[in-house]
Amino acid sequence: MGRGRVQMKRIENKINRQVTFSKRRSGLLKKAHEISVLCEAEVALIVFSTRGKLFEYSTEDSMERILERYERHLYVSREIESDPELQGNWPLEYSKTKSRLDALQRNHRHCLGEDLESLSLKELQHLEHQLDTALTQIRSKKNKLMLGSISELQKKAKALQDQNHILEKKIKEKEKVIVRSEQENQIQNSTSIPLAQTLPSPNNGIACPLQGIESERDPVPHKKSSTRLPAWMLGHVND
Amino acid sequence: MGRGRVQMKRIENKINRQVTFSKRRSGLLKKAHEISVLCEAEVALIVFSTRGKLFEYSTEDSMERILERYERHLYVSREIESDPELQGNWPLEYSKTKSRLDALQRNHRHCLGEDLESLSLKELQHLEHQLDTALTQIRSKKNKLMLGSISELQKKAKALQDQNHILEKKIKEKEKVIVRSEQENQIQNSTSIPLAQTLPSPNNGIACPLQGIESERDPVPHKKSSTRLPAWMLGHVND
DNA sequence: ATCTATTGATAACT
DNA sequence: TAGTTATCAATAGAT
Repeated sequence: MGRGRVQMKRIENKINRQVTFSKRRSGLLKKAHEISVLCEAEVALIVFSTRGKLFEYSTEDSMERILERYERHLYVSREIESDPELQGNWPLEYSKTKSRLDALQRNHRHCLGEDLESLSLKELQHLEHQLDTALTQIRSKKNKLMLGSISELQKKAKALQDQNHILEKKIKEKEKVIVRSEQENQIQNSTSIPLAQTLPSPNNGIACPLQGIESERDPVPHKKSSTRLPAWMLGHVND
Repeated sequence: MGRGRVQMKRIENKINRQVTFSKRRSGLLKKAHEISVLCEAEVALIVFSTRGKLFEYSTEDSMERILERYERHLYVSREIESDPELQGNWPLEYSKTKSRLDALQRNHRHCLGEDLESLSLKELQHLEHQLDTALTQIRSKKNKLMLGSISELQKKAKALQDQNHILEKKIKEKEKVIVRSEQENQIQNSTSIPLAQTLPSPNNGIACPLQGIESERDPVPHKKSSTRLPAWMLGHVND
């Protein structure tokens, strides 16, 4: 894009190289900015001139934050490679580590809701989204623990319910026995000597109060709906 | 550079944005490469797409080298604070700073919801509280649902347990009735005419089998330990 | 720095 | 996702 094709190799003429660097550099920074705005991308651009001068561009989230994010991306496959102890380059290693620590401290304080004054609206929104995501994950972990509690409770409830049903059946069988023995007594009363009729009738005297007690003390136990688990307990709880 | 002017604002159409991102990204990387070749500049370019995908370009010196250089650049231009260089104790200063950095990084990752596997419930709660305070967020409906679920299950378990006890008592009372009516029959048999003794004795015929069934079908219900709620169910679950 | 002739990049469309 | 094309943008070289 200019007068004539450009060879993709170092520009030998120093002046031209300098000029081209200046022009292309501003073009590059501009385009970096454009893509970040147009496409909502997070961009970090660092350029060192031949003479060591620094030029940089970064999306509003600040260079440090993007570089941290970048490091985190790499962290997965990165190991404790260059141990500075072996290379003895202490000032460099120290400055690297110190810079990172400072940046991280700043960022971390923001994560704890401190020093928010310096942040722009956009940075605050970014922060809010980060924390919201993190909270979701943390709660998800906690939910798993609680879900364990719930399923165990459900099993327990089911077992107790089954037991109730068994006990109810047993009661009905007992009642059958009682009815039969009453019938037995009446047969004997009607076929035996009249003496029996002058005696008090302990069977009736006991049977009626018992039925009364039953209806007083057992108001709901046979209603299926009261012993069945509510529907929301049966569905799985999602997170 | 296309059909019509481009507004410098986010492209609303998602598809267009995606396509533009793809095209401009490759253009940006190309230009970054060009300036680095033509002008012998050192370039580092990092781009994160909206969806978090990473794209990068760096001069042959490798990204890491350039970022180090960047950090050093910042450090140098930063005020020469309490410089350990003056004390010359690099290993000490480095290890101090490094360990602080490591610890902070671990903590910070937790704050971002990463590497949570190693955390206990208590630590998770502390973390959550921190984030929750920093981010005053609405508690999720689901969390409340689960808490309700647990307490309702506890009540349910308690109710079923109580009901079990009532049913057990009722069975015992029924048994008393049966015993009494048997005694009644025996009294009548022994005091009435001998005819009764020639009849079959339905009371004994039923009572014995029932006792057999009871011991078979009711293996555990009277063991307190099996119906008592476990300790973890009794504590309240907070969030 | 400013000016243009040109090439390069790319938005809309296929 | 990958080509095509009409246009706009960037910039090489000159001033």
